Amino acid sequence: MTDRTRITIKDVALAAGCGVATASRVLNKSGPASAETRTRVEDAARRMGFVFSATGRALQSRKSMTVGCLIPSLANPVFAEAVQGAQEELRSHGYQLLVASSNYDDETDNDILTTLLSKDVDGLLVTMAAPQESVPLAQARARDIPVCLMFHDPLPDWPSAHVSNAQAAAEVARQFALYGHERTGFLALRFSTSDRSRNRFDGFRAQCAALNLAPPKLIEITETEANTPSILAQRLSDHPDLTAIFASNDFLAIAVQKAAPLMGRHVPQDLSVVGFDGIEVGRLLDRSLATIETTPEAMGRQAAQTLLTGLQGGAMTELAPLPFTFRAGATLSGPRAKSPDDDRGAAQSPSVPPFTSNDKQG
Amino acid sequence: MTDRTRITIKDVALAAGCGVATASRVLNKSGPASAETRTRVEDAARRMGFVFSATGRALQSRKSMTVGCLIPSLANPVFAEAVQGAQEELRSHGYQLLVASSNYDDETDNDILTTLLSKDVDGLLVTMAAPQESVPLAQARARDIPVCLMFHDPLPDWPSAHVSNAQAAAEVARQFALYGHERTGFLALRFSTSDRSRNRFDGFRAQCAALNLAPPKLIEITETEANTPSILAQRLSDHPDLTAIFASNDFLAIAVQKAAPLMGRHVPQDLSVVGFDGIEVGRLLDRSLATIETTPEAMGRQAAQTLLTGLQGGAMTELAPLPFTFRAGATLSGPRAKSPDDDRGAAQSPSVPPFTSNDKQG
DNA sequence: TGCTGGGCTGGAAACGTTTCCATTTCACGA
DNA sequence: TCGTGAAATGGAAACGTTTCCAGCCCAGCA
Repeated sequence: MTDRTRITIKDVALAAGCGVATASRVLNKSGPASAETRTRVEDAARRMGFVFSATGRALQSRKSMTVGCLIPSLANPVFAEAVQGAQEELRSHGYQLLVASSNYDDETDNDILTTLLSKDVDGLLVTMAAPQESVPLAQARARDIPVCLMFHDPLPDWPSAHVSNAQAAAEVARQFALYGHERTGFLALRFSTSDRSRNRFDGFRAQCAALNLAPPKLIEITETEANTPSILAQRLSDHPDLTAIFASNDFLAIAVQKAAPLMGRHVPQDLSVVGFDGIEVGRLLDRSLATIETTPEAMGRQAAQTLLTGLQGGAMTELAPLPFTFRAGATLSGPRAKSPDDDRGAAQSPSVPPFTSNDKQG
Repeated sequence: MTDRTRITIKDVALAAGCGVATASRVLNKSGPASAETRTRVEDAARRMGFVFSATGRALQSRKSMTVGCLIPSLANPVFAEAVQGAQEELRSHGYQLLVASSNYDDETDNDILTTLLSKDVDGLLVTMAAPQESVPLAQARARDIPVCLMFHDPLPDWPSAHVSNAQAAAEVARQFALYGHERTGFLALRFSTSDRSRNRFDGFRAQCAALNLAPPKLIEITETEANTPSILAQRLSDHPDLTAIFASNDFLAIAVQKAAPLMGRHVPQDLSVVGFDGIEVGRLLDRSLATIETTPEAMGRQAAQTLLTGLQGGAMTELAPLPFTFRAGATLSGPRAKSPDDDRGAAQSPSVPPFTSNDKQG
């Protein structure tokens, strides 16, 4: 098999009867060339199907026009949408996205970052377990590679496209209080390694305290427990006094909804549930999920925009949190409400307008 | 600002007091070196935080260790999951994924492919509108770059990780017939540009004919129509005779479910709906969606595996279709069934076991 | 002592670009 | 006719690797 596979600019120059420098200038429209040469080169390039090698370019220009993106998993629509937003934004500026997911493993987080760094990415979009302690992330800084986090609350060292986890969680506490709940729980996966979860809990707990609710019970579960309704029901029944549960994401909230009947409790009459993220699923459920609605695609887009200013040498300032909305859903009502006879789940809704955080500050 | 940003192997060699060739051999464990030199180099590399430049490597080895991935959108969980599967598989073999989405635009499809090609990807994973007519895809072939499609039915030129769209659609026709439906419709988005949609329709129509059902009505709608229940209801009410609708994906099926009440019809009593894909959402709905369940992550994984054999110089043979399952759901019942009083939606279920395509052939 | 052969070693070329700089060409005004 | 400057051109270096190859050193053997 002939190895004459790639057509290089040298081939084009040869065919056009000029030097590579001239061919480069013509093809890049980056310098002078006579009309005649110009057409000769362009014709040759077209005829031979020439495309530039980004590798050669990258090596010489020290710009790969590539951005690395690290997220926990694309199977979670929240992250997938963020990547989608970021990708669109970056592509329209000529950058490509190198995507990798860690499956929520913090060692993998760092492995991936190291790989991305060695791929000479020009910038980094990151959601990971422990950004503050990541060696490769620090190396990125040392090499002047712009980094923008996503989903993380602002950290001293890095800008982050985010929704204020604490503020949103506080809103949930406020809603619980409005509905008359006093004993609440916070359900989390991988609490120890997710600062996002921790911040939600902290904001939730603080607001509970401010509103004179009992300190929320922290219920940490494993992935297996989350995926098996019977086990989850088991875990939840350890806390029979709780009337409302704040789940740190929507999937968890839905899991609670499925598990509740197994412990003889009905949502929302015996147990209210509020989620976090606002994934499409939740809205489609017949019993729509009460949750904090966020806009992951906008988040990815914002992160990409910030990164772009960084890539152009601009300063990457701390980002204002993106707005969130409290979506009132059928999984939230007052405690011990009597079973509603009609479809309208959220029976004794207090007259609170659904909350929106448009009017927020840092 | 000092531009001494990147540490190269030359720097390491200098610090270790040896030549770059030796440093390279040590760091790659690719050749002989005295114990003493070895430690000097390794220490220097560690001390200076040296990482290889994949660009330099790629240029010299003609292998970028990067695979390009083109999909319509990451906002659709079906594609996101496939990418997730592919990414995991590839990463475990040292490859990174360059991801881009076309937003279902066929011109963008080709733009992206051209870009990916110029990025010197070693392989390509593709879901696009018209693979057969894509010039850049043909260029990939010309350059001996392995390509594996995803979601497409097998094409003469390229292997594809897929579920047999025609066979699965035929199964839907079979189910409709079993439940006694005679007048059916096929609801599709972008029918003209999606061969997947067309193949589903063809398989559906053929099986309807084989079962003596009326030829299915093709109802093509726009994205806007799909997203606005009232408009969708309008469009659907143009076909009052239909008792069952096969939607070409789950989102569409859910949309029908929302639109039905607006035209005074109830699902499933007045109108049965079956979807395609088996996205998680559907199962979580209180009225669970009847659908064809596929396994996108496995599809991505399979595509990646095939690509890997291609990357290792192996032959990429045509792929057997992946299994699918017909999920019986509460959105499917017999036509004009009387309203069931209990929760068990699918009233007069015929005694058909849910279908699985494990026992299939090409 | 003088060879031989193996293990180490480093210089240099090559991969595909871009860009600096020196050279050539040419039109134009003096 | 000649000089001048601008436009056009191409050679070569550089970007960070890997690998070929030639040279060095030294142990072991005759």
